[in-house]
Amino acid sequence: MPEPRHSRKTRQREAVLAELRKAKDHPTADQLYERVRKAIPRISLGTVYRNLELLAAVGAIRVVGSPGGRRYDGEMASHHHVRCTGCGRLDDVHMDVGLEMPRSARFSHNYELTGYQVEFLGLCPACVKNFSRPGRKT
Amino acid sequence: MPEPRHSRKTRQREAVLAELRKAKDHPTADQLYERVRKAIPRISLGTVYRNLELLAAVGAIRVVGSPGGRRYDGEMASHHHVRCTGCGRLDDVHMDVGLEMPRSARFSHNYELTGYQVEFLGLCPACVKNFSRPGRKT
DNA sequence: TTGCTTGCAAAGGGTTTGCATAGGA
DNA sequence: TCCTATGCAAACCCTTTGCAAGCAA
Repeated sequence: MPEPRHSRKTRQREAVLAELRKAKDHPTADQLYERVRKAIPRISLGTVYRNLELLAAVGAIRVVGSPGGRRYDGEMASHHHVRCTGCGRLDDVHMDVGLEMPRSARFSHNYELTGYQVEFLGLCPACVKNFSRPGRKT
Repeated sequence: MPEPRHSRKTRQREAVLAELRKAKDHPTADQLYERVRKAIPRISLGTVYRNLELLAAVGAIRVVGSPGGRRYDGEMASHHHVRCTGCGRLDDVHMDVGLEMPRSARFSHNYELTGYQVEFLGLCPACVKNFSRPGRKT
């Protein structure tokens, strides 16, 4: 696969990005596909995947790996996440956690650090309620 | 699938847990399978998966969801991770980041928070070296 | 016109499941 | 003995790819 030297502006690519930008949740590729399909019925799942990969590669969107499938995040402003350990629900946390980057080689493993992301863990309101029978992990 | 009421102690389960506890990396199910196979050649991949799921459910191990596959972590002491955005390499960061939990409902989305985990991002030494041609994302 | 993109469909790879048998309590 | 756990293989996702046609630049 020869790496493309220039990427083009296509309806499909713009639709995928637009849909992700306005999404309030963190959709999977398939969920995004269903949404984009309302505007471009003949778009294919493969195209959605290819565009998500490209958009992530150029840093236009974020990928959130989670057990149960990859999710995408269209909000680029620095923010963190809360994940429900009961049902897998994921929400944004807009808060300045004012965390300092590790500077010593011992802590950073000699990585060239560029940023960080905090994932808070807990139970969402729904799972707190059903605490005795929490939803299935996703 | 009737939820088992009591879990039993089996060679396979203990071997999976032991192997993961002594692992210094964050193996995938398949990598763990290969390692456990040295002790129990006839163990099946399915058994490894089932035990990993059970062990995670009872909180004996941690699951690290990442683009490119699920990984498992046998170290339960609180720690964080550094992920290379170039090649996907994952390392531990043992450091007290002294982060305070969000208390306001606005930030916590009414979650009952139990903990948090920081993921530092950056380039590992190898990818820094090949900066012009970073390895493939995993 | 060039060569990146798309649709479609098949291929891939990781994870889950059904079932008969083995084995822990 | 009772019920959970295992081995094996098939079934199931989700994601990636090959290819011919479509379409930005």
